[in-house]
Amino acid sequence: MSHYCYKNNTMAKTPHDLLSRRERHIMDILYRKGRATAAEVMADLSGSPSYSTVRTQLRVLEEKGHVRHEEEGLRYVYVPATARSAVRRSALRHLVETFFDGSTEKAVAALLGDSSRLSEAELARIAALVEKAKKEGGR
Amino acid sequence: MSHYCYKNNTMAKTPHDLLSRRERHIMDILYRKGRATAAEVMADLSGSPSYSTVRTQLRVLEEKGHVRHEEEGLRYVYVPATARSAVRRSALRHLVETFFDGSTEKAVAALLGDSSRLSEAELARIAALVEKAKKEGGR
DNA sequence: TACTTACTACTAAGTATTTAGTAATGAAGC
DNA sequence: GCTTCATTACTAAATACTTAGTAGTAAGTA
Repeated sequence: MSHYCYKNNTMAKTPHDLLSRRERHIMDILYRKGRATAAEVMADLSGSPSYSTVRTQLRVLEEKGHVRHEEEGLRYVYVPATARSAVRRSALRHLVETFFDGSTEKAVAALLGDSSRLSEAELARIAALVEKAKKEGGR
Repeated sequence: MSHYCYKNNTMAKTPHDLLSRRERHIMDILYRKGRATAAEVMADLSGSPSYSTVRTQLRVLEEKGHVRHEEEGLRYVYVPATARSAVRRSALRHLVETFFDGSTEKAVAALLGDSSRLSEAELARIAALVEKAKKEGGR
């Protein structure tokens, strides 16, 4: 099993790997929404934490450098400190390594497999992307 | 932003969501390897934890029901309690919601985008899958 | 049998996370 | 100016996570 190419103890450390459970949930919410106030984050968290709990956590995340805030009128709007595109890339990579034996093909297959999620138009655009990738010459 | 379809506080709870940081790392290792001894898990963990630390954590994970062990000769081999395919599905789903605005198409595009990772043969097989999905009639 | 090796279980303490209370601030309306 | 509302910051305690020591067991070997 496992033909992924990392050696022991050298798994790339993404910010996500360093987060505690709650912190991860909060970051996920911020990445989904793009930006959010403490109240919005609170609304999306499970377990009905108190407002002050959420605020504390956002402050801690800011101290650790994972989040920054912008003042908007009277209140703070929180934004992830790391670009979504970067985190997304490493998350995808991690998923492929962990659950698809490092095979991008298997991951694509899994996404296509649930084809009820894809419209004809989407499938057509995907087909075009595959063609493009072929022309650019794969590996 | 965010056209994902979950309501507040109803995000599907996958086992993965309930795990602490270390526990998650350990589960990832087990999903990558399929099965592993304490020593193997230890070798793959960052931060050089002691053997006894890793054993304790595997025992805790077992108590919580995330892992089970098989006795193989004298020692234990640990295996995830939840089928890889199930965890994989929800992980993929979560990733699409969090980083691709709920769009499977965008996720596929990101995977194809890094086409240096895909061989011609793989691209050909993916093209065939797209055709198949089209025939089965998308959404 | 006594010694070594390779494991396991139990236990306790250190550290980090998570929680939420209380107080402070500033704007808006009366 | 005083009260209310919506915010924020600070603080302390409870809980959970993480660590690793010590001791026990069984197999193999001299």
